[in-house]
Order: sequence, then C-alpha cells, then structure tokens
Amino acid sequence: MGKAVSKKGEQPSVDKTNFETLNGFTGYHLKRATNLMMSDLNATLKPFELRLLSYTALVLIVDNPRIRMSQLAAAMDVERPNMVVIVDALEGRELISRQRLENDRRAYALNITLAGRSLYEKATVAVRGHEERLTRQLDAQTRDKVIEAIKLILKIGGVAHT
Amino acid sequence: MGKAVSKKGEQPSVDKTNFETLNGFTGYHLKRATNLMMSDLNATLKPFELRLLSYTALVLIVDNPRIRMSQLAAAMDVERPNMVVIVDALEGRELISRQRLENDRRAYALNITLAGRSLYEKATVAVRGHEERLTRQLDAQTRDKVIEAIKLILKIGGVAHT
DNA sequence: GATATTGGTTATCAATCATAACTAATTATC
DNA sequence: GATAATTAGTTATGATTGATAACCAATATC
Repeated sequence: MGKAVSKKGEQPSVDKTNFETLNGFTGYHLKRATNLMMSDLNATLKPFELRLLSYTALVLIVDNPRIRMSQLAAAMDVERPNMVVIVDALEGRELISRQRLENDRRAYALNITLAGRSLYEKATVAVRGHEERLTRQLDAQTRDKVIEAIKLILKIGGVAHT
Repeated sequence: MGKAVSKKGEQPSVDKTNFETLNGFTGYHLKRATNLMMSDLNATLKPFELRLLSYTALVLIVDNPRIRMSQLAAAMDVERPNMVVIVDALEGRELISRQRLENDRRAYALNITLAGRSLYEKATVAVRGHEERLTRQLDAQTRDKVIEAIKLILKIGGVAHT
C-alpha cells in the first residue's frame, strides 16, 4: 500500500527503486493510470452498491432502450454467462426489467425502471465528479488530445466502436 | 453529436449500440486502451513464457540489481505472498537468483542471471515492437503529451513515483 | 420437416488477488 | 541484556473474477 518510509538517520539499505525501463513504456503508464481510475471509480460507485460492470450495464441500457442481453454482453465485452448474473442482480433490485420480445421470444429487451433511472442519475453525478477530480489538472484541450490518442490506439487494435 | 438511434418507434436496437455516455468518460477510454495493450502485451510475451508480472519483475531486477523481494513487491504493487510465486517461478527457470543478504539474513537480494538477461533482452525487443505497433499512429510529440497527462492523473492520485 | 443456429441459462473450473497465520531474523524498549 | 515488537519471506487458504461446456427453447436454413 504505502510507500516505504525510511527510518531516520540510517542509510537505507536499498535506494529508491529505478523505474527507468518501465517508464519508457506507454502501456505501463496507461495501466497505472487505469488502475488508479478504476480503483477510485469503484469507491465512487460503492455508496450506490454498483460496480464497474453493473454501472456500465445501467448506462448502456439507458442509452439503448430495449437492448438485448447478448448485444449488451458484446458491447461490454463480457461473456454471456457472466452477463446473466449482472442482469439478474440489477433486475433483482428492480433497477431494470426483462421483457420478452414479441418478434423473437428467445430474447429479452432490457429497460431501465424508474428506480433504475433515478439511481443511474445519482451515480452518474458522482462519476462525473470522480472524473473531474482525477483529470482536474488537465485542461479540456489536453484531455481531448489524450482521448484522441487513445482512440487511435484502439483503432490500430481494431476494437474502436466510434 | 449523438449517433442517431433508429427512430422507428419501438424497434429493438439491433442496430449499432449507442456509447454516447460512456464515450464522455476519460476512464472508459483509458480502460479500453489498457485492455487492448495488455492483451497484446501478453501475446507478445507468450513466446518467452513470460506474463505481464513476470516480465515486469525481470525488468525491475535488471534495473535494480540486488533488489529485495519486499521492495520488488512494493514497486509492482503486488502482495508479498503473490510475489513469492512469481520469484519462485523465475528462479526455478534460473532466470534470477536469490542471495541471502549478509547484513540482513532475513532478506534476499535478487539478481538477474546470464540466461535471465538474455531472455530479458529478447523479450524487451519484442515489447518495444509491440509498443511501436500499437502507438504507431501517434507522433512522438503526441505520445509524450499523453504520458505527461497520465502522469498528472497519477500525481493527483498520489501514486506517482517519478 | 429435419438440421443448424441463436439467446439465454446453469454448472463448473481456472486464474487472479487478498488475508491469516507462521518462522526466522532483526530492531526497539526497558 | 532479556523481552517485546517489527520485518522479510513463506505457506495455506479463501474470495472474486472470468472463461468453458453443455443444455433448453425459439428461430432460421435447407
């Protein structure tokens, strides 16, 4: 957790760790920043009893009314069996509803409930606060540049969706 | 700005998923880019029978000869018990060596072996290739700007080490 | 109309990560 | 200088996450 605190007055048997090589890797910085942001995000969502995946599901259902579970799973890059437990939990809390499709009775249309929308809105306010806190030092211009750069990386990887 | 969702009444959204809200979050882009890079990195390291953590350990041992296990664990943000299995595996392959410290016989000094250095060098060439491939679209200037921005985020989070 | 495919589900398993408790050695306290 | 507290490393174990296989019901394909 915390950084090692050197005891006063004695020469530390080990000096500060040298991160020279790792610092040369973009992926290293990306991963550390992501770890930090995901950790803070989970703490942000905790009061709402939401986690990264359940919140993401809520968001996508709000933005995509009547989305199917399989489409949601694909959008979230989650295996279908794992999607089931996420949806089960959200439905159990009556934040979303499953509704059989008339035209394809295998599938469900997922919709947000009133309670779900209310929670979504509160959580999203908190998430925007978390984002603002963690990217405060970045002027909007820089932040946009970062996102642009990241999108380029995603495009190269062939997983860009926008 | 929003991608037009088919406005044909109550049709299920079998069309493109709308990521509007998620796209507004820096953390979302960060995480997706990181997922992509980590996945590609693991594939890159596979031929060397290394994983993210074992490779990172190798790098830090090369850059910090005689580093202690606990310092390595702290640097990698890994719990000590989990560090043990990583070090065990690397030592089992004779890529690194444990050496008791004379001045503190509880601790070990970790060092790279000749075989370890050789593997490290080959793997690092591959990793640099992987980095180059995934950040090819970014001019050096942009990449540096991204890293600077990420470092700012890390500083706010209080986990910056450089 | 038989066959293949798809959406969702269940059960299960592997991988990852964290925690508790132990030993041996060192440091702190009186 | 004996005792207590702390630290480095280890072992065993448990929780959480993520992936796979097999299944049922509905739809699509030929």
